[in-house]
Amino acid sequence: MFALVDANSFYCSAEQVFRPEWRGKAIIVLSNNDGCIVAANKQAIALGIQKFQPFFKVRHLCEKAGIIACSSNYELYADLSHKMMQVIGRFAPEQHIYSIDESFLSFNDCKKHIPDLILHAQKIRRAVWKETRLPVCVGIGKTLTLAKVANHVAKKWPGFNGVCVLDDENFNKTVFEQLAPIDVWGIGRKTNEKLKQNGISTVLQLSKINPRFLPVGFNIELHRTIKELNGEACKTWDGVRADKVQIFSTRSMSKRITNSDSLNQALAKHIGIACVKAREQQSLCGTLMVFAASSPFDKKPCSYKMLIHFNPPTNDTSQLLKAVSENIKLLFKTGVPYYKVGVGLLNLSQAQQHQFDLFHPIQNNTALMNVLDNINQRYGNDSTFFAAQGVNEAWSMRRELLTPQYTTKWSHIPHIFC
DNA sequence: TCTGGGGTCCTAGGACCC
DNA sequence: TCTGGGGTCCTAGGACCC
Repeated sequence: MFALVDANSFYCSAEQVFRPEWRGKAIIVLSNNDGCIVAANKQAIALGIQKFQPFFKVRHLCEKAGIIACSSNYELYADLSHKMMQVIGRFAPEQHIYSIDESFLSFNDCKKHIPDLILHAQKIRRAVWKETRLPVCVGIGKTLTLAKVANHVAKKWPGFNGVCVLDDENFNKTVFEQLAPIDVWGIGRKTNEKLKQNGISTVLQLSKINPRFLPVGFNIELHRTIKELNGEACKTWDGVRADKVQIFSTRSMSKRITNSDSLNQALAKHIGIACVKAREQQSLCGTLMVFAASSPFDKKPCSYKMLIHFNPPTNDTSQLLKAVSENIKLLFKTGVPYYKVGVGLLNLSQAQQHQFDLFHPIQNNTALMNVLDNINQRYGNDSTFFAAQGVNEAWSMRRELLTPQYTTKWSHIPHIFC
């Protein structure tokens, strides 16, 4: 059996941890540059807030209805997430952290020690609340997809007290009858519409399709999802946890970039971020994609990109930085107000399985990269960085409604007056 | 006055080769 | 002159997730 433990509107709940007076109030959290709403708790949703709409369009409503709006406080969320995951991890022999607020647990061969999974799940909820003040829900099922569905029910349906187990055929049927395919992990708006056109509007109907006779136009993923709904594990632990095949780092700008030096600096920052991710999973980059674009909402939107190939492949930040600065002229056009820039590491290969080339020796400075990564891990991101990314990030993101970094910055630690 | 997220994977179709 | 198969690689865009 698998469990999915998921925090309730995590970013909003994280904002409430150090502001108990905000508990029970409507809260939203905004994306980079305070652009879109990326999290809304149930009180905010009840007041008409929709996720992923631009903030400026509902700012007026928020002010009128007293909805608390916060900029993304990633430092706080990352730290609270780490603490939460540590607590959750104590409750199973295996844990896989799926996203900042979700983690899967595996209870295989645990029946002797955990006879009652509902009771166990309640213990998880209580421990997480007690130790982190974050509310979580737990869904349990035979497959990862069933655990996800169960979590959805635990969160949205009343009467479950935050825990739902899907392990009984009749009960599964009752739940499936009341859910739409879009409520299932891996099925989005488009697939849901297509299924509807084929007369499938409930999860029960979906689960009864013979995957071999799936109508044309549906992919292998849906095939797997149907099997998973019937208790046949297709999405393996390793598959969900597999190394990334592409790594991206992109951002939109608070202030448009209009000169080539700033563009180079912004790209250098993204190269640094992406390379750290590549080194974490011990991948080498064979192709670097660099892009810079104006806003798609501009009158004349434009976008430029270039591909740089590396032979031998590399994850050495300095090599990628050099390649970008040598080619920046190909990307920069005078007069274009660049709004979104970024890099993608493509064609990744495993460093351990690298095929060496007699005529192209590897020039990675692995020792230097290790030192950089270790320092930044210990003392925080950007404690050391390449000069290419500059020190004056005029283009960096806007966070006008930022709350303090209560747990990661000495000067922001809450004061208690006795 | 202006403002619209970020990341990953999959797939259809084009280009090219023999 | 026109038509024909099968394979690989690449890429833009679609779809999905949080």
